[in-house]
Amino acid sequence: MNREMPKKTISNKSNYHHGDLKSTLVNEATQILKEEGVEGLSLRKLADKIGVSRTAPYHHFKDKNQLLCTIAEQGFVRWQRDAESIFNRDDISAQQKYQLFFHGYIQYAADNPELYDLMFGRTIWKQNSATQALKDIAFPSFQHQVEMTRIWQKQGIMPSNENTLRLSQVTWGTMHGIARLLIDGIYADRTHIYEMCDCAVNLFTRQLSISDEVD
Amino acid sequence: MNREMPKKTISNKSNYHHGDLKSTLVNEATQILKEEGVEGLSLRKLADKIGVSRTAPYHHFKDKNQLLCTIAEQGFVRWQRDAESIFNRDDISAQQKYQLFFHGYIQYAADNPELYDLMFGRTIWKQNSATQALKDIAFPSFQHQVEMTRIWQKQGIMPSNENTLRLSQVTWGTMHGIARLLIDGIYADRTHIYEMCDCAVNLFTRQLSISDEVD
DNA sequence: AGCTTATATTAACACTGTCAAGATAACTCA
DNA sequence: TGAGTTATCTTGACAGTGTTAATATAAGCT
Repeated sequence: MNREMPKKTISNKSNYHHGDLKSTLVNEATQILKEEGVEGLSLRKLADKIGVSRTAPYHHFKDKNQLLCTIAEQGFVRWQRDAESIFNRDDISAQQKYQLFFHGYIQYAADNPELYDLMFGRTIWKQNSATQALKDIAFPSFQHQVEMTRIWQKQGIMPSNENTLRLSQVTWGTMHGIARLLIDGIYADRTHIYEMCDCAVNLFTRQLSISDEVD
Repeated sequence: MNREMPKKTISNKSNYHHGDLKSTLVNEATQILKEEGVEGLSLRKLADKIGVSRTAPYHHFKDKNQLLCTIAEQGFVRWQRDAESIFNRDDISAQQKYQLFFHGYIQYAADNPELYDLMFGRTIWKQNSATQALKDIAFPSFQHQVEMTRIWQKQGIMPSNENTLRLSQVTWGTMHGIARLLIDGIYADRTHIYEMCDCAVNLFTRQLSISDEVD
């Protein structure tokens, strides 16, 4: 018909079939997300950017929501790698470890604000629109922190008289809250990340060596 | 022309001019927000519900954003009244006061999830789209809590060695984070509000009477 | 080669926020 | 009172969105 100029360079074959649309969609979408936020990420614009028709994405993702969930999944995987590498260190004290973990979390959020917002924001979680695959990676991520909290309690750097689940919810809530403040720019800004983290860690932990006062 | 059936009952005069559109818009919008969230709140649907043309709202609000900011303002006013009435009580201890304040905050968020999301969420704050009027009420709200924190530190129920601003950011961040967890239904649910609040308050405060250990 | 399936396309629908022009009524001041 | 100004509301239009249906193309399999 009336199609003459090839728009792709990846493959020298015909370009009716893209060949790698699914992962290209995720990658380009991730970049648009980073640069313009969810508001700026439309399927049509995305398709345009890749050089494919508006409805092509629907052969790889049922929904826009499903695309977003896939991107969020990757965000969890990346953060989990970071967290794991902190937990696995054995050259530092438990308290230092928690401090690194706390600060690493906030830093990750501050470095990838739009991604973080997608991972934990209303867009996905509000109407229970999270994919099962996403749930399967997001929930264990929190569960893992509950386990760590239990250990920190046993080690005496966190109050052992508090219920572990509640304590985890509160400490994670604090990280989440601070992250949101930074991202949305409400009552805090990036120049004070370290100080805020230190303050929070001080409140939640007690050095083992100094007093050891357990009631 | 072809307009015959009067749709309004408030006034017996002609209904070309609504007469009280501005406040009606805010009220109806607030209700839609409560029932369907921001996603379900469109200016056209709102206008339809009121019985006015799609563009009528633009004579009272420059933007959809401006309408949202107005609703958020009301949310701040309402919460501030609640908070004030807690601060002004003199029949309870400072610690109990903080506990009530903390729990009241979370309860307010849990009772008005969509409103809370508007007040502190990305929609308004992300692209600096907050009205000056909204800023003028939102920022003092936090400032007020900084002052309270300073007092609580002086009274010895909060650690006095921490920087007041940082401590305020952390404690407020915790409330904000817990509120968000509840609203978005991520890692917590409403049945444990009390326990989570108690846990957080325990972490942030120390009873005066028991040990009084200040380093 | 022929059939099936995956992948891509265009057309269309029902929404959205917002602007421009025009209609109507209220308000103001002689 | 009457004329002119202003506030308010209307229809029409535009550009954008997600998504479905029907169709075209090509790759893979037997």
